[in-house]
Amino acid sequence: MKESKSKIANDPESVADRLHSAAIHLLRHVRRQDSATGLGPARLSALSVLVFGGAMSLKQLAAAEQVKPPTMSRIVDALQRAALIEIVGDEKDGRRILIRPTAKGTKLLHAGRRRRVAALAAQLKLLEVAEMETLFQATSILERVDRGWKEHS
Amino acid sequence: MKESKSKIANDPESVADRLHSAAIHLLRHVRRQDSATGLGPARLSALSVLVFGGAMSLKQLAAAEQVKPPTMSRIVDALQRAALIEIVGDEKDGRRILIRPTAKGTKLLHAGRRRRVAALAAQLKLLEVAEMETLFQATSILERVDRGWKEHS
DNA sequence: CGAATTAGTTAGCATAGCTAACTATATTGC
DNA sequence: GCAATATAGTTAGCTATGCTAACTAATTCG
Repeated sequence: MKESKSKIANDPESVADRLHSAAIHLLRHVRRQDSATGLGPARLSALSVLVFGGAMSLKQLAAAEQVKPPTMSRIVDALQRAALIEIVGDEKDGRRILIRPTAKGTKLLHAGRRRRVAALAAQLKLLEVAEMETLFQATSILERVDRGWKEHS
Repeated sequence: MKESKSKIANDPESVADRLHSAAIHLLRHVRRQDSATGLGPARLSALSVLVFGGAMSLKQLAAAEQVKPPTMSRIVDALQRAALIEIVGDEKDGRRILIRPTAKGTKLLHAGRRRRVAALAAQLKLLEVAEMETLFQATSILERVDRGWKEHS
């Protein structure tokens, strides 16, 4: 016998392939909740970074969203006109701006996030306890992978 | 004592929240490989559905991509002009078109997919065997969740 | 102080989403 | 069997989101 337990097709390439597909399909489903926010994907995502990451400059926000400054400039403009964020001038550096979510923006984002998470949670409730445990452990591993990823690029 | 083992914060809401975040971050990283394909995200994704799902009509392809027919019509037009797909008239129904990937399109998609998966696999190679095993089991669970999801909506 | 660098914006282009309106083909009903 | 209806796809025109190039304003450096 080769090995006692499940050496079957769990090499990195195979797991990466299936994990990749799973992530795509998972997000495709939860994303359908977003229309209720009245915001497009780019604006919603930028607002999310601000709510969870705190106030930051336009350049930092653009980098976080993997987008160029002109693109973020327009998104910020739209979010500001919708009163979801506010712009504060930087005391130390007159060129920089500090972008931070308003109470309205924070509330809207949390509501949207709750809808997404609830849609996923509704599916997870159908799982066995042991399966939930496996997914729980998987999230911890993936969070570590993500941290390692950020360091190297 | 309340419970012997890891009842700690692995309720559906909490796991859903972390899984959701993990999926976002995972895709944000692998997506950076896509510029090498020379295609935008919508075209790449539509081509992927055709390569893995086989030839289908425009309406079916639009539904698979959660997009309206006019949007898909333009994407298909661009993919055809790039010779990555070809259009065949349906024998039974003169209104329908059958869209299928060309050899060139299939090759391009697979190359792009390999780059994405390789980027993820490179990170997974740093994990312990037991962790890979956990992720492997997680993908199986998530694939089942996805199948259940498709049925109910 | 002047030159180079840096932060952000503006202009202009391509892609990607939508609805409304259109064309062409199928299906239905009398 | 043909008129009415339904369905598949396209076209037109709008908004949103991505880019590069070029600009303005502020900072930093020699």
